[in-house]
Amino acid sequence: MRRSSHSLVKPTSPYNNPPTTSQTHGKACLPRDGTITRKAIMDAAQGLILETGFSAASVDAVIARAGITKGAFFYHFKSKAELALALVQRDAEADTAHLQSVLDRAEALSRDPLQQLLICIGLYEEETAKLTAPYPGCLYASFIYESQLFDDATMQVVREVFSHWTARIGAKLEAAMAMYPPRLPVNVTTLAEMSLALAEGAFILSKVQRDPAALAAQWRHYRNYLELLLAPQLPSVAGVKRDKLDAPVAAK
Amino acid sequence: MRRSSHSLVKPTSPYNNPPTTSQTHGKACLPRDGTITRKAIMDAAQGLILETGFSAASVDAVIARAGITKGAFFYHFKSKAELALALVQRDAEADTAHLQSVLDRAEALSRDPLQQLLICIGLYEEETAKLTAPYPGCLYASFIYESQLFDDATMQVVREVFSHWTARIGAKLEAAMAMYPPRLPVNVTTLAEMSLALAEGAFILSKVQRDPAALAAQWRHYRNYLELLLAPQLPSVAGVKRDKLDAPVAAK
DNA sequence: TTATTTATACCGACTAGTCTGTAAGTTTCT
DNA sequence: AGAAACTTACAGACTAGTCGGTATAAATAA
Repeated sequence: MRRSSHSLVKPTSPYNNPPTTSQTHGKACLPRDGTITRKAIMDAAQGLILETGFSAASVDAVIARAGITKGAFFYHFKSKAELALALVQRDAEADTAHLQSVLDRAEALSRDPLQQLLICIGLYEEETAKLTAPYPGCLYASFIYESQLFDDATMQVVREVFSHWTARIGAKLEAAMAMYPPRLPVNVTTLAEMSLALAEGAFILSKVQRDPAALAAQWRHYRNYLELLLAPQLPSVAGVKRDKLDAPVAAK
Repeated sequence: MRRSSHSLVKPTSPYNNPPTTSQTHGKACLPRDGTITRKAIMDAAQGLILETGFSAASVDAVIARAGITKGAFFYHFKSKAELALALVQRDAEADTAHLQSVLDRAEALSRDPLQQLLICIGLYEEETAKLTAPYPGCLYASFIYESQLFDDATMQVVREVFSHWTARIGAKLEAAMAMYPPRLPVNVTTLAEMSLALAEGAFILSKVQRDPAALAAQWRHYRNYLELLLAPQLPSVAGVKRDKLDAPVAAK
């Protein structure tokens, strides 16, 4: 028996372990790194799931696409359900971090909460405009339409991403509306949720039309709506074109 | 262990399934009517598909819910794929007819194309506000997220419903915009598609939140947007309430 | 230096059960 | 009698998951 660190379960794996794999002792010998295989499995699975749904994305199909074997799959995930959870967690973390960075950028670009919001939406519009090839999709939506297949923990992750998104956007909206009274009475929560609904709906449109352009177009409409609803002086009337990303900033 | 006709467990009499059973007794006993079974199969399948997706809605599960047997299933549908096509066609016909009737009503209520559009949306808002029990869903969206499982003919039906919807709404929008120049430059097609995107997105929200209220809320926002964009005189500014059809919802 | 141990990472055949679809027979109405 | 509307039983493919075994590399011992 080992003496130090009488670890029962986690003998501190030698050669992989994520934290900083950058540490190269002379030779980048790519030590047997399970994280590569793990990521290959997750990427293959995510792609398949968005094409066929979770049920039809069989373990056999996943390992074929990932170019590994069944043993490797079940070494990394003790069940297919665990893969589902890992996938949705990975997306949730990425999306949450991404929203944070977009909000940070928007806050650096303007001090006005309405402008921050509009910039934020503009940034999403910009990014989605670049999307191309494989008509994108949203794992959350895919899971939601097969929700009975997943355990509570998995669906809870989805619910949390959604409510976190709504809360962040809602808070900004709240600040903007405190400064610029809306021209129509609106519910802040559903107005924040509208961004989610449009994004999800646009994913569906883009899949039907095999054209990711719908995403940017719907973000643009959301931005229009917020501007018409809140901007202190409306953009110039019909025909005159507005320029991107900055709207009339009236001094209160 | 073969048992003859007097099975006790699941005789599940044929042509049973009294959905509403107008037919009661005496003479008019609908002669073995396959359409009842056929509908039972389709209803059971649709419900299951919205809960678990098409793949996981196995024939065994469908027949169990419908209360019939496997032979009956394959008597009515020569394959599971044919069931998928039949389902999506049924929904497409129903939705197209429903849109037609809503447009008819709206056109009877106003001669102004903008008002017709707003009424139309208001009617959808009204109807969805009543929804309750099983968090609704859209078969098209479900299929789209498993699209690789279906043949072209099936997905083509979905594409056609979508483009038909967009065309009908788009035409009304076109007429409204010819009369009332929009306050911001917008693309008519994507503006029409926005109604679809919002509806699909709201279905997803309602499933996540287990609350169908999202549907009506998003229709309302769509109506707001069109009004702000096109209405010749904006509804009174902030604070003053607008009439009819709504209770001004308190924030949050 | 070299040999041994140990843990990770992976392989692929195998199992028990589920899947869609078929075949052949039974019941019920005309 | 004949057709429509079923039923039960079964076939073969595919499913998630298991299990014994192997390759590699680091840690340790010689």
